[in-house]
This record gives sequence, structure tokens and C-alpha cells, in this order.
Amino acid sequence: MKHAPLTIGRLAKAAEVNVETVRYYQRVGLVIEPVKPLDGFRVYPNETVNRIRFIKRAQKLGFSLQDIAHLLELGEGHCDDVREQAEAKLGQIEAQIKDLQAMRKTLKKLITECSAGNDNGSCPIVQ
Amino acid sequence: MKHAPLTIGRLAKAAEVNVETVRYYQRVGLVIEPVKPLDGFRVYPNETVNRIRFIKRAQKLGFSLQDIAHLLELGEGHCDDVREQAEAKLGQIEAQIKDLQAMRKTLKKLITECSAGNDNGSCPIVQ
DNA sequence: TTCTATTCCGTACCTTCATACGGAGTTAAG
DNA sequence: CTTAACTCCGTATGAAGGTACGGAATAGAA
Repeated sequence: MKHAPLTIGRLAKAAEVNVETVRYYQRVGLVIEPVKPLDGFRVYPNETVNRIRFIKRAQKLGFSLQDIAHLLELGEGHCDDVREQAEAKLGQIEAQIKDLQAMRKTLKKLITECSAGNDNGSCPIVQ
Repeated sequence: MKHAPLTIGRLAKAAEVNVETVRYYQRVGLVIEPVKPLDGFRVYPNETVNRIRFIKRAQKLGFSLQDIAHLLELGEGHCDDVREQAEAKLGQIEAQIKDLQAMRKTLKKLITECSAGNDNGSCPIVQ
């Protein structure tokens, strides 16, 4: 039994991005553009859906597309000398988590102070 | 005893950003531009250094300048009806922390797999 | 006072990450 | 077999976040 081929439109829908975004990712090399059959449309492998989802998730965490390109390379063999890069990235992530936790703390404090109703200015700028 | 006044150049240096960045932040309202004395240059309050540092830190965590503007507003009185906004932001931050932790886990796993030396492809794309 | 670094201000330009457009080809449902 | 919906491809446009530039005013050191 044949399934509907994963054309760019279906891929985009599945990954919850715009078709144009997929094309853009192809242009910058984040997504491999499958060869175009002489007749008909390009068909994407299913894993491309996950790849794009991954990109989007990583982006929300503050990674640039370049960063993400590096992360993705890590998963494509050649693990040996790229390992240290992964570790660097890990360090960054851990620092980010710490920062966010500090931010959460500040914000929480701010919220309780708010509900206690104090009327002075300045709050989350410090630290 | 007088100290050297905190002019825009010194402010920029202290906050480790470009002078042009300070001007840009002023244009978009993230930093208040002090009034220009009839003679001479603008002088910035010391807290502006922290404000800019805060902006930069928050940006690295994936907040847009708009987000940051909102965060900063929270610390400027009017706490009553903005409180729920703070809580929303807190929710976002907690989600981000979770995502980053998941990412950290994936990355750690990837690293150990790497050092175990497996030669197949594909790794961090999944999940 | 004179010289050099800064500031000021407006405007122009740059990069990143997309999104839109338009005309031609393709496909698949009715 | 027609026709609406989709794909293809190149190029243009757009918002966000800066960065650069250039001429005039000012400050501060020598």
C-alpha cells in the first residue's frame, strides 16, 4: 500500500513551518534538498520532519541557525574530533540553565513582592 | 571629589557593548536617554550599566528586545495588573529550562555514545 | 590655546531569518 | 479532460537587531 508522498507542502505542515521556511533551510544547507525526479515533485524522507522540529526547538533556546548546523553535524558520523565541540555546547547550555534559574528566582521574588503590594520602583534589573 | 561623568562612550565600555548599540536601545526605548544639558554631553546614571547588562543576558536566553522591555516594565511599579504577565513569563522560563535540560540530556548521551565510538550515522535529531 | 578624542544626530547600510510573489509546470480529484 | 491545488525557481521584500559614516559641536589634556 502506498502513502501520499511527502512533498514539500506536506513536510511543512507536518513540521509546522511555512513552505518558504523549508526552502530557506535548504538554501542555507540545514535541510538536504532531495533530487528532483525528471517528472514530478521532490519527495522528502520522513526524518526531515524531525530535523525541522529539532531546528525549531533549538532556536527557541537561543541557538542560531549556525549553531544548530554544528549541532546537527555532530550526529552525522565523524564523532571523534567534534566531540569536544559537543562538550563546549553542553557547557553553554548548562550556563544558560543557571542563568534562567536565576532569572526565575528573581521573577518569583518580584511576583511575591508585587502581591504584597509595595510601591517602590526598580526590581529585576539588578543581579 | 568629582568622578569622570558617565558619558555614552564610558557607559558602552562599562556595559561591554558598542556605542551604537546604546543609541539603538535609546531609539527603541529600552534605555532612557538622559536630557542633554545645554552645554556638554549627556550623562547616564550608573544603573544604566546594569540595565544594559541585563538586556544582553536576557537576549542570550532567547528573549527578544520586546520581551525584555516587558520584563523591565515589571520592575517599574504598576505591579498590580502586570503581575499575571510576570507569571506568564515565569511559565515560559520554566518551559525553557525544561527544554534545555532535555537538550542537555540528549547532548550528554550523544557525547558518551561518541566516546564509545559507534560509527553509524544519525544522533541528536531524534526525540 | 590648540589639538585630539568624544559626543551628537541623522541617515544609510548590514546580517539573520525568514516571507511573499509570479509565472510556469505538475498532479490528482471530479 | 478540465481545473483547482500544489510545486518549482528566482528574485524581492520585511522585521529585528544592530553597525557604519560623516560633519558639526564639545571637552579635556598638553
